[in-house]
Amino acid sequence: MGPDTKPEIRHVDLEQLEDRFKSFLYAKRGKVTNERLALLRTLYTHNGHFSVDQLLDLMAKNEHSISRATVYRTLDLLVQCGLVKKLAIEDRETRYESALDSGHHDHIICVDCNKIIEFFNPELEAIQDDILGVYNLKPVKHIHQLYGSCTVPNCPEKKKSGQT
Amino acid sequence: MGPDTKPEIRHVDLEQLEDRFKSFLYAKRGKVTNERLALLRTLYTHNGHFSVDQLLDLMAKNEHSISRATVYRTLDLLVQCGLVKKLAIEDRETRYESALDSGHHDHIICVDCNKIIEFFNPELEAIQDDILGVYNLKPVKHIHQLYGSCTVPNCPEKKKSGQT
DNA sequence: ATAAGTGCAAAAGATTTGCAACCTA
DNA sequence: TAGGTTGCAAATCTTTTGCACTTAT
Repeated sequence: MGPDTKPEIRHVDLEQLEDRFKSFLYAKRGKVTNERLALLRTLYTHNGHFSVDQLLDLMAKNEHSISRATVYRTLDLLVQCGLVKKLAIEDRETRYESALDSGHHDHIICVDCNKIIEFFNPELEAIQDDILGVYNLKPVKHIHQLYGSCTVPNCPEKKKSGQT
Repeated sequence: MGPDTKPEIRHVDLEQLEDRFKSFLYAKRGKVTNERLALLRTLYTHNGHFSVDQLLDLMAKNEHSISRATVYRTLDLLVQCGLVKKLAIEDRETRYESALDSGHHDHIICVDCNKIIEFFNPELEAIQDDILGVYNLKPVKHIHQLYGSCTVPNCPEKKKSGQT
């Protein structure tokens, strides 16, 4: 695809996302700053599950210097307005991922290679809500991670770490 | 059983548990120390999901002084040998609970009162294993927490914290 | 102009680690 | 006795916060 015909899907998405973020900020009398937009863009123009360090690296590489404190503060905002999801993965730094791209899903972590796989199962979702109902609770969210060990003999990925 | 007729269920359990821990330690050439046994007992003679601070308090109250570092080191051992389960609850200190008492279960956290409720659903368990199978992974463990908001009007527990 | 946001460095909170003294096997 | 274990304090690591300065509105 040349400079002419290339479909810039990401571009369109990004504008919508930014608008959503801006509306959120407007509603709470917050300000639209370069730092905030840059972090949103970074999260949505890369695929993966990022630690704060990884985000800082990514942004530094793209000439968007931003302080660690601002990353933390902005991630909070993005989580609040539903654009970013926070993953509490046991014994690892907290990871963050874009929340609108792929819809709701949970994660599988391979204990051999640390790979993170996303999954979604409607049955599972339904049962969870049912269980909450039994205790008179309204679903707010859930954390669900499956840890598995690779059954592929001599998996080439073994013991690599820091994956997506 | 007690000296005569009173059934001292806890007592019997504890001995078995200690034996299990001792075997584990023996196998890895570890030593059976008072601190280690005291922590095991503390976890099994109280019901709940404890933070390290809570464990230190409990032990101090029962004249079992033990250092924080040893608590951490011993918890690792207990988790390794399957006697204790580590709960990574989002945005709260890590909690630990006895692992053999009530069998496998996961947790519901009420976002209003912070209460922790245990649940178990065989269907849910089965589906999780199926999902892992799809990716050629053998189940190792899972983390599953449902966050719910209380639908009881004026729930008396509202906003209390630090619950079991 | 003014309230909000930013970076920096310090603070806080949880967990780990180095080391000398101290036990268990 | 020898090697593992303990407690303490120092070190790490992640995240939060106070503050003077800067910027969006």
